Amino acid sequence: MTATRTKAKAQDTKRARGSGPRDPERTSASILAAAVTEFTAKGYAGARIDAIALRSGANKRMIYHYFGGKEDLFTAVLEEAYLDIRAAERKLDLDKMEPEEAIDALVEFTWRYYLKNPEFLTLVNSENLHKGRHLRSSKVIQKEYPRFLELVQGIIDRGVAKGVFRDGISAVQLNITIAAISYYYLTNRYTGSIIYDRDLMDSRRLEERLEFNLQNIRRLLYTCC
Amino acid sequence: MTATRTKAKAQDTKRARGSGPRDPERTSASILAAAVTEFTAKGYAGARIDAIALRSGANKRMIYHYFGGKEDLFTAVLEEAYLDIRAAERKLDLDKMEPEEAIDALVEFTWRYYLKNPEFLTLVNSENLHKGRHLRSSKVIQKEYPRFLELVQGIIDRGVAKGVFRDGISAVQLNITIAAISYYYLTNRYTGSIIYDRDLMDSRRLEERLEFNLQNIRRLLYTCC
Amino acid sequence: MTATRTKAKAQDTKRARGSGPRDPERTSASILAAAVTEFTAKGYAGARIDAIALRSGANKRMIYHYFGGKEDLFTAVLEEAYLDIRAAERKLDLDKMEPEEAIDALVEFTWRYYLKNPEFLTLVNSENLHKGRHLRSSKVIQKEYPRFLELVQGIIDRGVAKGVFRDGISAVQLNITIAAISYYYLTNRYTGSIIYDRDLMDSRRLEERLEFNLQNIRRLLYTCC
Amino acid sequence: MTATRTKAKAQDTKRARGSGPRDPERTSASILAAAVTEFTAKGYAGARIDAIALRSGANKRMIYHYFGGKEDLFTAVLEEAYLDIRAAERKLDLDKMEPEEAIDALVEFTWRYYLKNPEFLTLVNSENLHKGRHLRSSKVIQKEYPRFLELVQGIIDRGVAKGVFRDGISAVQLNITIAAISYYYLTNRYTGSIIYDRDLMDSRRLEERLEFNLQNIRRLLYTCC
DNA sequence: TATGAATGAGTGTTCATTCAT
DNA sequence: AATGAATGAACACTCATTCAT
Repeated sequence: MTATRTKAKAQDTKRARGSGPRDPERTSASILAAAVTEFTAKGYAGARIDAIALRSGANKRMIYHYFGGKEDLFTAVLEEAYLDIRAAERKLDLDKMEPEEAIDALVEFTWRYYLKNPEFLTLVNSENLHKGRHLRSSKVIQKEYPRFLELVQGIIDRGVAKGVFRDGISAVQLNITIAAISYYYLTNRYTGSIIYDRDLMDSRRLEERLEFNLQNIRRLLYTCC
Repeated sequence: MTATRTKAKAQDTKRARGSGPRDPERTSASILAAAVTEFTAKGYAGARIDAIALRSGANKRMIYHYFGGKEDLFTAVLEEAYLDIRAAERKLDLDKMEPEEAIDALVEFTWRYYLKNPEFLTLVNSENLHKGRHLRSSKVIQKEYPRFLELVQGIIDRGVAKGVFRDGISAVQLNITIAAISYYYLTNRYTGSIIYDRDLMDSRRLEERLEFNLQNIRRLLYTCC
Repeated sequence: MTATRTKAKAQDTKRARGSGPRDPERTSASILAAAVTEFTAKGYAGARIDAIALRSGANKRMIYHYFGGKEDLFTAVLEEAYLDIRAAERKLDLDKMEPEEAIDALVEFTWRYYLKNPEFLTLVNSENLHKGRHLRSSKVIQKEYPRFLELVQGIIDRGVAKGVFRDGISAVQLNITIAAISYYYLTNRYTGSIIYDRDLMDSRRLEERLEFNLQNIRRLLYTCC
Repeated sequence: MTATRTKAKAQDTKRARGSGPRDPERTSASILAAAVTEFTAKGYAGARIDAIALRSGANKRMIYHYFGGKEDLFTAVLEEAYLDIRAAERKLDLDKMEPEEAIDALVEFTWRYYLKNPEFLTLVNSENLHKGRHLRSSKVIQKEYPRFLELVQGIIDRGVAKGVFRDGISAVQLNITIAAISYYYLTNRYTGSIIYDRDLMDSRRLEERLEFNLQNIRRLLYTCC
């Protein structure tokens, strides 16, 4: 057998395997997706580069090629997570709603997004365990978030002007509170279910919690009750 | 030589040696303390048994002697953390206060305890990353917490009877909310400070947040505003 | 409470526990028995001092007190095993039997002893893995065994004189052969059962093997067939 | 540069480096060879992965890469040992010999193979200490050995047909006996030399034993004596 | 671009043995 | 005589990363 034939056959074999060699975008996207799953399931320290390589179907070396290393890969994952939730939020067009409606929509969105994307919560937890080291180095994030704060402040201002919201509520405090009452319930689902001796993830309880949160934020904001 | 003298001498020897060989209680306590620090700083997966041994001054082998292994050590740390916060809570004697006062005290206690004992937050986060595996195996915890829930329910009931609290607020929802609004702010201090572009741990902001939380819970509970 | 009373009470407690403190013979015997089991099950390297201490009920320190260390304990175990089989053999009174009868008895005894005391086989295997290091240091053994060889030689000589045994068979070769055909079958029971795809330890097969061995040795020794 | 030249150059590089990085086959072969030596010298429990890595010249990590772990490595070693002896046996072409000649050849082969490859004996001993755990999981072995049994049975049958062998001798019993009388002598060389107070490995004694074994098996099989 | 072999520092864990009482 | 705490060296195994092709 000649060398040429050998090589041709080798390439056929590769193509036949199917996991898309020579397709940079697909490779790096699949690595990122696998990384999200792994970092979410195990945390930063518990995550294994080998596991990510295996799950993504890509060669381990590719992770270093595209992302640099474990730390940079985590940064990329985190960045994506923070941008994804913002992108979803923006689709709500909160600035086009009435203030009462907008707040309800934000509370409900937060709850449902956390519920459907629990990896966001885990990644944020991991990042705080590492003292925000990765997020601090991300410039994209630091440009994106002030805009969000302005949006919420806008809603409050319109509500105050309309006479339905109390004055003096800070957008930061409000926002932290809206996140907190959903985040804590969901991120501590396991210890919570043990401590309170009930399945916090039961679908009826989940709806109840959303309702409770909506009322909580309304009572906090509204001028009359 | 009398038995009394023997014992006295033995104790002197122990004290003279400092961190004490042949003092099981002290050894295991120092391991536990070092474990709290390490698990808190690095999470479960990131924590190193070697580091715990080094910090505790004990021989690494002693960790296995007294606790069995990394997993069991984490369980012990977690158990202690959950019992400690309950012990501190009980000292408040909430059941002897007026309901309004008791709720305020609980909110303030929660905030200040989390602030002074941030390891509690980190440990809870870690445990939830591991799906509550360790807490589930702890019977002490599962006996302790129902009592706490009854206490809070008692406060609510007394407030409702007195006509100051609204009816229909569940102790579980209230409790989760009280924890959430403190927990989230503090556990996400790093990402929060980046996202909101301000130092969330500034002492004035901390006091502001406590005040905000108190008002939040009052508005949630009180019949009139 | 006085010191005297304290001490008295402590001793009561010990006695109540029952595993015989202050009874040197019982302690060392129970250690030896536990050691036989452990060394047999795991081999020398695989055996654990902790396991022996646990099984014997004695304190780990006692093993060092009575036997010196792991190596010396193994020597003691081995010595006992070699003396036990000799003691059992002596009870047969082979020198009082007719030569044909004596040989049959020796073959059957060897087979049944190995079958009932498989630890002997394992210990011998272990000792050979260690190149006879422990046995070489035992003087008791080296005094005991020449006598045994003389016994077998005596049987052969009587058989030759009687005209029933062939001349020129060495006691050593005969003895090794008698041991070999039982030993190999039993010590390799596991690999043998796999290789030959049948349960070598089935009771019928065991009896068959004994019969085969008896015939084998007879054909080897007897003048006529 | 042509493919042929590239390949040639690559091979040169490999050869130049000696024990060869980037040569999977050579690496795994050298690990296996080192493992045979270590497991033979120390038994399974006594063998050290570090020692195998050191001796093989490979990185310790490679052992896990190629074989999985200590247990799987032992299985590989054992499998190889069992296949090697069969391969050597097959070269004898026993089925082309006269039955008397074939049996003699098998006895002599067994003796000389055990003598030249003592690691086979030790490995089999180790495996039996572990109750055949590794061998049982090997399908190659379980397919290979029935064929060997048929071969021996064929020899017996031909001998019986020819009128030179007695009828009713089972291939399994014969085979076990042939192995036993060589195996026991050699595997227990150390304790044997002590017990019988002579060097069993002396070259004259070795030849004597082979002669004795040949006669033993002949007397067992032959119709006349 | 892509691959799989290779690495060295380290990871939790276990060991036989000794110390202090 | 007896105990249980203490030790340090070693154990099997794993890690993120780099090399050679």
